[in-house]
Amino acid sequence: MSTERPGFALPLLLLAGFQTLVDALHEDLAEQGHPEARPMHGFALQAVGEGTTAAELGRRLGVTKQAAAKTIAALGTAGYVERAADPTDARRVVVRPTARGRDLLARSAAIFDDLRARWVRELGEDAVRTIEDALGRITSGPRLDAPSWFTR
Amino acid sequence: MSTERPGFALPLLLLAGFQTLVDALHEDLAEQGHPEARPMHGFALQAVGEGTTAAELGRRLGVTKQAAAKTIAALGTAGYVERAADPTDARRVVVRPTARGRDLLARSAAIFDDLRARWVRELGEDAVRTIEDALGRITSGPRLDAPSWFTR
DNA sequence: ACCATATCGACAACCATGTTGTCGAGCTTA
DNA sequence: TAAGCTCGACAACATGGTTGTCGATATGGT
Repeated sequence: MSTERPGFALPLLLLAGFQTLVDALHEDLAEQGHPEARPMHGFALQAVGEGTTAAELGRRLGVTKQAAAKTIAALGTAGYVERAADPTDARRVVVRPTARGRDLLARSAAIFDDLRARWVRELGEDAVRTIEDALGRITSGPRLDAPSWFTR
Repeated sequence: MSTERPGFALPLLLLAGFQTLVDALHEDLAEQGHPEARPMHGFALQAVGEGTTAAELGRRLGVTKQAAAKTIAALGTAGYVERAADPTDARRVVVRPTARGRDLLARSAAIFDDLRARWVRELGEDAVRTIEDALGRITSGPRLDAPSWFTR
């Protein structure tokens, strides 16, 4: 048999891999003019997309609209989003990324591409593809509700 | 070139894999007499080991001793640990897992082994080993300070 | 055209988990 | 023995989540 490998290592390794990537991301982001960006910012900003409302953002992140509203407030304080009234619906307040917010997202994407390339250099394209394919098959797609997930 | 695969998928897949495993763990734990166990409990209990103090637990988890003390209080309320005075050092209060706490850890280990076996059936032993080996090489070992890590 | 219903954003109260800072009590060592 | 470190406790606060409530605004059925 091959009972050698204990199962509990798997989740720890996956989490460590995630943490390693996000740590590296924010290290690079800090050097590129975003020293105060935090993991949550990226997630939420990604979910904001080209413009949303608090209620819709809440649905995307899997949290209540009140929680989303607080997140938006934090994102606004950090200068990553701005709010504007919706002319077609007086109830809605649309949240859009600022130029700085779009810069954060663009740099994040570039850094993640670079990080993947580093993994390919260290592990080989095959190993990285294996990881991506295997996790893609097992997890039925990535979820965006990460920040809140842990204390659940 | 092979720029096809965007780098941002990697962290999301790793996180999704972690979440999938932990979700499955707690689904099974709930059926085995631990319905109120939460991810944090397992992490902290693992860090408690055979007996520790709040300050030491804080160091292991990478949080302040105050935060560790609150965690211990929660773990105690859930019935997973008990506190006892240390006869050799009147300052210290030793925290030990209860029988129920040890049961939680034993079941968790067994469930994780089972989950790994399921992954092997779905993905093949090679893919799982590749994931473990690759992440082990890149991450320089799993970290135990997961619960607090996100909001940092 | 109107009214019932649903949705939006805001506010309040609360919980959980972390943080600093402070404190008295108890070890340890110079 | 006195200085200094460590332990656990307490208070005050920040953050990010929750429910519950509310007034204002759309929307759809009669």
